[in-house]
Amino acid sequence: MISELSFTEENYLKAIYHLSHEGKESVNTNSLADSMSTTPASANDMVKRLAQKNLIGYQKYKGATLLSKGKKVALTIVRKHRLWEVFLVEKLGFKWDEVHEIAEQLEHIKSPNLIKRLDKFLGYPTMDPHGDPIPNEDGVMKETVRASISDVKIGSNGIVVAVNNDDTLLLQHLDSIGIKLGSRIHVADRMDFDGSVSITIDEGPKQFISKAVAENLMITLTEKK
Amino acid sequence: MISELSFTEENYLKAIYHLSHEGKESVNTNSLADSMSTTPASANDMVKRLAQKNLIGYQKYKGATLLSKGKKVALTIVRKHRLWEVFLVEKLGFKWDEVHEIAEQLEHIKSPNLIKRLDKFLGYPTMDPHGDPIPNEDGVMKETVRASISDVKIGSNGIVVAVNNDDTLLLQHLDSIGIKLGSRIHVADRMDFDGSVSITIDEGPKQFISKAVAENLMITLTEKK
DNA sequence: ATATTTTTTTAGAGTAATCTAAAAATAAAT
DNA sequence: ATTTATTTTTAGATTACTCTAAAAAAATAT
Repeated sequence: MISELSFTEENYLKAIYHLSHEGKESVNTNSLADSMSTTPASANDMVKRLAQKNLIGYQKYKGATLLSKGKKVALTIVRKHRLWEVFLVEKLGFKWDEVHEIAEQLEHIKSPNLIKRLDKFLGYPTMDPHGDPIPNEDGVMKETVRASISDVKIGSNGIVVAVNNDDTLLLQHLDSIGIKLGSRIHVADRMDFDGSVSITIDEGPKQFISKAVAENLMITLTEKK
Repeated sequence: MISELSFTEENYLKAIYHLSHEGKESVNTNSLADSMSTTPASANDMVKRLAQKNLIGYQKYKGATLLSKGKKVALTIVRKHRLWEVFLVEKLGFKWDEVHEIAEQLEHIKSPNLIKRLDKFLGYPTMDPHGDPIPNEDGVMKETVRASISDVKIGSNGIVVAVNNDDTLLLQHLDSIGIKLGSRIHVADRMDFDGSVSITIDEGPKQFISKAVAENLMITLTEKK
């Protein structure tokens, strides 16, 4: 049984999880402090506390690593965060870039039953609005492959998960041709001549997008359309 | 501007609000401690803090009363609590009596925009699943009319909010015909002969309840069924 | 290999919220 | 009007989390 953790402890575990998945295994005190917007002294204190509770492994001057218990907690937080983000975007109509702060709060609500029901209500999504995978109840998540439309193989299918550019003109253009986050894209062909790409959007008619647009559109690949 | 309050401060304000609406105006230390499941010493400490912040009025040995700022906070918490309860019951399918604890957590999520959107998503409800009124953004709420089923007009609709009798036999009887707190009742007809009443429960088939049962069932009237 | 810089840890202290135990004020009883 | 009981307040300690400032260890540079 995992004893009740504080918001702060949960947040540290989540930060350690994210940092250790962004490169090296062991998370050092300074970067942890940085990511928590606090001082190295505070991070160090917390690391000792979490190690005491067997949630992370820690040796002086050697950094911290999640132990299985801690990883489980971290993945549950990530799962809750991403499910709530789906809720905020799909049900309440928030834009995908407005939801992070609210989800940071909602992820700490304690009720396994709530998350089970929320998951069902949302139709068991496997991806959040940013295209990040949602861990299942056991902490397992689909590995997602993310690439620009200008890089994927012809015949690929995927879901738009990011736009690598916040130029208003680009965003307006995407809007006018009906591409938004979550759109299902089929890459039909690519022209060697100018790098433009022929795609279908949400099973619609084929249309061309320029190389510049294709480069900025990130999709996660899906097995079948 | 109301500076950021802690969960605890918000909870105390809410408790003072509820207590001062259950009888006398001024809330005394002991009952506040009681309702917060803590000691009088702790309640006293908090009362001093809240008075310092001009959220409540307080004089030694004289109890506490909400000031306008504090009342506004309390009503916002109540609003959030009740909106979330509607969400949990209507959208996630929780039972009436399972939602309180979760709403106790959700009510502290800070985002005015979230509540606005949630309110809209739920169709601007004016009552929570327990039949309590939901304050609007300005803290104003519809006065609820509470009456016995034997007193309301034929054609009335309402939510069961109380049983005026704790006789085990009555409670068992209610259970067997599917009436519980939160049940939605439509009063179809009343027999002059014996005072029995024809009702529907949660949009189910019409059935009769005796005068004795009807007298003991309190509902709050709702506009539409 | 030694000096310098960076990182990490400790020491000590502050704040918010809580507690127990005792003192002070108020209310109730005779 | 005293005594008794109850309620309320204070005093002092505790826990979780935070900080600054200084010491210790590790990494880097010369």
